[in-house]
Amino acid sequence: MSEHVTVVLPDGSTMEVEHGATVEDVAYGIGPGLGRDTVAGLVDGDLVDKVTPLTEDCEIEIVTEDSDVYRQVLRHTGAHVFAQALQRTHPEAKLAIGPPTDDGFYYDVTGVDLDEETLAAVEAEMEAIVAADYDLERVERPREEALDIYEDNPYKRDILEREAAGEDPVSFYVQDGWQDLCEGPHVDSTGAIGAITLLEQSAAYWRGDEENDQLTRVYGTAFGSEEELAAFIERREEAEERDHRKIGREMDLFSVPAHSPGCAHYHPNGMRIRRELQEYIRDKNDDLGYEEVCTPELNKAKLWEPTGHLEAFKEEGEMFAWEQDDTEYGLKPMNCANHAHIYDEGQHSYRDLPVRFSEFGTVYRNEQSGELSGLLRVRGLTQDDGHAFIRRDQIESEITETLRIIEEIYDLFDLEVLYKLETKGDNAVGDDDIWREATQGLRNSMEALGLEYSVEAGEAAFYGPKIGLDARDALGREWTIGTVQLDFNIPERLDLTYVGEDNQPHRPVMVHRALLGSFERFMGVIIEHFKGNFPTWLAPEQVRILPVSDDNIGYAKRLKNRDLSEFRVTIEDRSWTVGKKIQQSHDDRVPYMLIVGDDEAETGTVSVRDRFENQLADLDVETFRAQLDTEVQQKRVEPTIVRNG
RNA sequence: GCCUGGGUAGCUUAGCGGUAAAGCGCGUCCUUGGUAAGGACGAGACCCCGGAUUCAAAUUCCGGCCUAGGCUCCA
Repeated sequence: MSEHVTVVLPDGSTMEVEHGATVEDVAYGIGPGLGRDTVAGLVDGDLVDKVTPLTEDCEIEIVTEDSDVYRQVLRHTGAHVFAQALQRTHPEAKLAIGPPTDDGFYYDVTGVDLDEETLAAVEAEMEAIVAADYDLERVERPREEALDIYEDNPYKRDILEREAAGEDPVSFYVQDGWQDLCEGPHVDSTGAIGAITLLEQSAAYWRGDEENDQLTRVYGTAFGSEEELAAFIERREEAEERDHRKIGREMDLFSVPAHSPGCAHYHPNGMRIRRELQEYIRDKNDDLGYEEVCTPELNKAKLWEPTGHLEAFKEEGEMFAWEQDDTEYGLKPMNCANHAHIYDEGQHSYRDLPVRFSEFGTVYRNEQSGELSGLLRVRGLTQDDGHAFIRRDQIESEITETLRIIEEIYDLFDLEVLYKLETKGDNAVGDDDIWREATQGLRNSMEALGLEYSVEAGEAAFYGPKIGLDARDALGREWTIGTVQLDFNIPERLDLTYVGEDNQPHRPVMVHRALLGSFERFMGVIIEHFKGNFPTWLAPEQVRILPVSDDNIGYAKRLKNRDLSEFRVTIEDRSWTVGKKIQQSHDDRVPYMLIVGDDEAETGTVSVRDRFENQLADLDVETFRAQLDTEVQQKRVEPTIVRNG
């Protein structure tokens, strides 16, 4: 073993340090300031304690308090603080696993009943531990000793068997005599935590497997300072403000009543938005060469037998199916079988392909009750679905054109989406050859369009590779909306064919695609995205006229019925003050308010105000109408009518 | 489906063994207002449903339904 090791720093420079020198030593070698600020290190990409000795050549990055990585370290220590507090107050509690997460940490525990009161007591104890500022010390113990310590704890023993397989000795972190098996790293002392709190709890399964023991997962978070925690809490409260369920109620868009769990009822305001979306998507489907069809929700269950879906769905209990007159019926969980039927009704030449069918298809899926969530996860949904039957040599062009339109759509809504390519998994059908070809086709299409995407290896459906578009909700959760999928399974299983140039039957490839996904989920996403401030073309109410006094209602009616008849306009004729009418219109997120009094009536103008700022413009009616028309026709997100001096 | 919360007027919530309260909204009236909440009066509640305990239950207990967050799931 050499006396020195060579470390490579992030800027590419190298440094020689003594064998066994620590991460902290390297930092001090760079500069005393950095040395003092060092809290941990990234060695060849692995997060380690600052006192970790370096025994071989490596790349190293110093982690300081300013970095996200540090926050992870701090929160990991937070998890230990919770665990110690829990065992102080409930010595019988068994610990399983307690990692940091993006937003904080959790610890899976068992052997205790935790209600709000006991958690409050634990939280108080946590604060005491932080205040006491105990040092954290890394201690190596022989493997045998660790197994002894956890004689009664199957979870820690499992960790020793798996994560720490073959390691001897194994590391513990000790604070105030309390210890936990842990790889680290951690901050120096519990006092480094400036603010710590518990957030919620839930059930979790050991190793995430429903078959395993159920544990109690307690979530918390920790920050370097109270201010950061306060900012975090504020962000959560802001997220609540944009919750689509709250806005949906406030704007009277939809409801999901107890008599149909998971099935949204669109109120008139919500239906106006949905209709605009439908018309928009119809245009896009026309552009893509789709023919609109309509297929029934009610089918014999036999329909889904040859495709293999019936078996799969029934196993999961995800299909609504029942027996009637000795025959099994079901509500369709997807539209593809029906569309394949329409394809199969006719004969198709290679010249006719692609053959494309679109449908606003309403499907029902028996999602688990605990999974339902407003419009984002529902049991009844209407997809802007479409299926294209294409030749193998058409894959790339078909996908490229579809993605081009999809990109255009998401640009229009100013929505940031994550493109994900899901590739072949273990359960795949079809030969490797076609999978490779199809996956490459999807890649080529995305690259041709310059789209950034991530690859989720092995995540594809069994029938073909898939591109999913994920959007985030107010809480940062990801939801798949649009999707483009290739399918080799259904054409095979249903024996779909077209006649080739050689006058022989050939197998088409099927493309499943949804541009918005479903109207339900897409609306949920854009409600949160726009915080209810829909672009004018989508807004249920586009203009509200506020007469200054009742004498001006006549002028308001003329505006609504004659000048602005092509828009969605209402008149606020309640006997309120102008200030109150403005307040209410802001609360209702109406894009434009027109304040009209005697002055405006005389000159044929309107005093315009938008919902975002105290923006004022006095415009003659025709100018306002023309500008509003442009904004609506172009489906603009930003208001076009601005202050005029 | 599982764990922990929650379900009280149209909405948001307070009350938590002694017969239901506030703000907003709604109705009537006064006010006719000029750019972010004018005033008065009034109507409105099987306190989620079913059982149990009690002289007495919105309140305690048991069961169910719905709902929130998370877990599992998402063809």
